Amino acid sequence: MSPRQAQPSDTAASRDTPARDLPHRDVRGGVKGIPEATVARLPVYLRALHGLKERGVMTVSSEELASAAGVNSAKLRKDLSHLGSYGTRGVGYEVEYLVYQISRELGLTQDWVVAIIGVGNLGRALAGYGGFASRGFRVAGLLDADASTVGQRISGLTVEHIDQLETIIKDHGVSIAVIATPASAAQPVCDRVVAAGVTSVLNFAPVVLTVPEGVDVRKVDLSIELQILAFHEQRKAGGPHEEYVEVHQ
Amino acid sequence: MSPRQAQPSDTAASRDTPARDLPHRDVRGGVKGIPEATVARLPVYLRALHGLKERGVMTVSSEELASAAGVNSAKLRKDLSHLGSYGTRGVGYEVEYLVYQISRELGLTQDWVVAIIGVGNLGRALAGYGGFASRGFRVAGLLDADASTVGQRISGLTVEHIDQLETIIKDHGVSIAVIATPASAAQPVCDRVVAAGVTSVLNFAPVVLTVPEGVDVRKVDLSIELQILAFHEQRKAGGPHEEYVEVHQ
DNA sequence: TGATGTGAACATCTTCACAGCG
DNA sequence: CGCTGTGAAGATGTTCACATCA
Repeated sequence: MSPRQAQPSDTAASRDTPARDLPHRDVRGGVKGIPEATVARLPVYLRALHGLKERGVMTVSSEELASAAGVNSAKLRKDLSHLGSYGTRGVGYEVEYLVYQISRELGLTQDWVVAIIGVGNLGRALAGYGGFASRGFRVAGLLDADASTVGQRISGLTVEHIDQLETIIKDHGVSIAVIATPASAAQPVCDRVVAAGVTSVLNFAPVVLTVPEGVDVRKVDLSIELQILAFHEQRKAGGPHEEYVEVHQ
Repeated sequence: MSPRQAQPSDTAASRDTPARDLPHRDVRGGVKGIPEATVARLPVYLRALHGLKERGVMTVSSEELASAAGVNSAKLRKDLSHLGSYGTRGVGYEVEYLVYQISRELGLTQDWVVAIIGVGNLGRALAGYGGFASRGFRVAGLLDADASTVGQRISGLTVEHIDQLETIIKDHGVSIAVIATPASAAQPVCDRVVAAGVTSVLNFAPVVLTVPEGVDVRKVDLSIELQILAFHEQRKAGGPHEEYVEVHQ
């Protein structure tokens, strides 16, 4: 029961809770266990499907949907096969039906209550992000420690003082906390939201958060993304400076 | 030479350019090829090392550094072994030396010039992000299409009109573009920056970008992160609604 | 002696190629 | 026939456990 740190994976937003902590067991006794890599792509498919739906497309082949989602068709079919046999051989997938099935699998047929902690530019951007409300995510609170920010109205919500954190989480049943505070505040805030009952954290602060078992942490980190791009830029340009080339083997 | 789309991987910020397009060949003839998963963790190690350095730590064991970075020590050692033998058996790694080696490997010993396109709340947050300047990333321009935004001074830079895009990219040698525009503008903007010579794109817009071969795209997508968290929340709570349980098998 | 570096085992993910079905 | 769904092969990533060496 010792606290664990969010495990960086090969991503900017990395998943906590390795398989050994939360085995992919089907709670109802089966062995469904959708692979993590598939779970991470389902939202992309869902977005592509919504686009098709808006354009009036009723049916889509794995080739078309894969192309819209930026993956190859084999991967798409394998991914969808983990949800069930929702396609029709010789035809493709019914857009509306697939939207429903993926939404249900992702848990988007119910509402999730979110609190955003830290209302700087980033917090404001997040609060105003349309993608929140559009799919089952309801922002129950914006919180900040700065007295001059508290009380401001942003995207239809009034910023509340961080002192209200526990109250808001409990009163609104917040299960997902978005941490957009400065780095130094992130861990203390994380500890508080977890203590108050939050079990999922989306962390924008550039720190590795430590959380108890059973709490999921994903992180989004601009600086890491840029550094990964820099690595590839450098490789395109010819690798690290020549004078050090032979250091490794 | 056909355009390809950014491939979503298991991440919010996913890497473009699968191995078949840019094989991990050492440009100088070797076979170094640091694994992508390792590259994605190096920035995390680097951050942890900077923290240790500031606290005056001179030497660190794989166990300690791994703990600070939120990974296990075997993974850390394997990752570092791809860079070379920079540790001392029985002792550990010299913090300063390792900082330098990782920085060099990531291409942070040189400066990268960045342009941020789209100066909404998100663009402002990015422009003000300290992590930019602190490590080899210089913001050469903030651009926006909105007349009332153009001319504003933000974090020491004046917002310029999107018409200046090509000029700024060429004059400043921008190699990384950060796209923080609305979804509808992202692909056209991406096409323009690529045409002007940019070879790395960090995309915050919720769309799959299509780019020519040789251009790297990574994406950061709040909505996808939340949906992944929702999936795990749902799993903790007992899986998709019971009445549909038997649909799959 | 004690920690690194690494081969080997294991696990996960991707791609291939085609069986099987509407 | 044309497409999905999927075993099998291949590639990549992780962990183990210990040989190796300062």
